[in-house]
Amino acid sequence: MLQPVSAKLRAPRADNRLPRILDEAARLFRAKGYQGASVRDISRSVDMLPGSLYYHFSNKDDLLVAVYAEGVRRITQAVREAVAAKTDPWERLEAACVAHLEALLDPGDYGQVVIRVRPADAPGAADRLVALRGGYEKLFRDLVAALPLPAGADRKTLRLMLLGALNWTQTWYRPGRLNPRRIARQYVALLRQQLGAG
Amino acid sequence: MLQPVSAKLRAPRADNRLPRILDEAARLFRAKGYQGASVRDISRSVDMLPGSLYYHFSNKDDLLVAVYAEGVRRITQAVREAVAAKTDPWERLEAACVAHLEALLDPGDYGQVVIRVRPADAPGAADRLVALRGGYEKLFRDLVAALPLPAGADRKTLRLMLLGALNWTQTWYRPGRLNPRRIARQYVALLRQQLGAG
DNA sequence: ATAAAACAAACGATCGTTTGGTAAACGCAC
DNA sequence: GTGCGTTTACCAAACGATCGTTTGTTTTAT
Repeated sequence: MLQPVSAKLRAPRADNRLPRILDEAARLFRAKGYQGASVRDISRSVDMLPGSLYYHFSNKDDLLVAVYAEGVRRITQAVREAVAAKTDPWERLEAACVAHLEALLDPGDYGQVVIRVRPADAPGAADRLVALRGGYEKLFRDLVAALPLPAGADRKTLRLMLLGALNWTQTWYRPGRLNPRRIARQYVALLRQQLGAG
Repeated sequence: MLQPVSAKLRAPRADNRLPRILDEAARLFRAKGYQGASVRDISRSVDMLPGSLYYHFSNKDDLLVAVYAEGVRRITQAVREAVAAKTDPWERLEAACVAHLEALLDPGDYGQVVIRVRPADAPGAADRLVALRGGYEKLFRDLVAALPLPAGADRKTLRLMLLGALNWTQTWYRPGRLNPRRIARQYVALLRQQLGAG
């Protein structure tokens, strides 16, 4: 019986540098964008030769997709955990926004890549990037669906507005002034409360 | 008496192709990003040789800045005109958001470049891009300052949230479904009305 | 005639990627 | 545990293509 060609015959070695490659790729994609970060930039950051990256990835597009997928995975996990601790729909949405924004701004570079790199920047990977991000956004669709809203309110627009405001925060946010938790909470508060006169 | 070296000695010729260069550069920067659109791409679109662009611009950064500045100029003018027709502060803000989003999505490519291209994409032009965009955003600062708001509301966060939601719209908007006017109005409506229970 | 606006041709640098070879970590038999 | 064959994970060196830009010359509207 034939073995599938993709079957791994042995476990990865303990000294392989794939994790470091992903880390440095994430850092450079975030700082310089997809096209601005060259394969040579990345390989230099992990003290390897440019061609050596192609043992782990068949091309630069695939490397981006790997980093992007890890970013989506981290954001998803953070939001899932934050939401699980609450029961009230508005509190769940608020917790999700806080987790989303913190994963986007604070920690590593993976989350930032998801927002910084736009699918059109990497035509060969665009479809996969859109699919990854779309899968994540289903989470917010459910959270908004659970809200008790007045009859006229459009839930789709509400979701897009909130996610847009959160994602754009990356453009102007600088660490040290406002913190992500406070920003996200204020966004939700501005939506909940009445601002304009009847 | 000496002439300043920058003095033009004669008016530009009637057949000069500078406007077309800017148009095509805007189109390509919007479609492929700053780094994704090469000087050769742009020159090919206007049927010129790559080097010929350097008669009009000393480098690619300057070309981007010229396109970007024209984009900011168009958005600013559209918002100014829309606001001038209204007196009520909320109506003025709503009109500004509609104009902003329409200038961003509908017409030519200049407005889209302002949102699509991030300053970090062009390190040599980053300072000038930030300055151009910052000057424009003062408009919204004034509009938000004029709103009658409850005591606790943070006007800065409100401005950033609204502009963020508007700017991010470019990421998911596709012509034909929702139109920009309706989207912008719904964003403002979601802020004005009370969504959550006290 | 003069200066604007382009052509023609090339510069070195850097791009993503391929190819062939090699050292060392690993699984397994003993 | 020791030795051995296998496979992982990389090096070394180059490929052609494309990048932004420069230089000298020519055309053409004014």
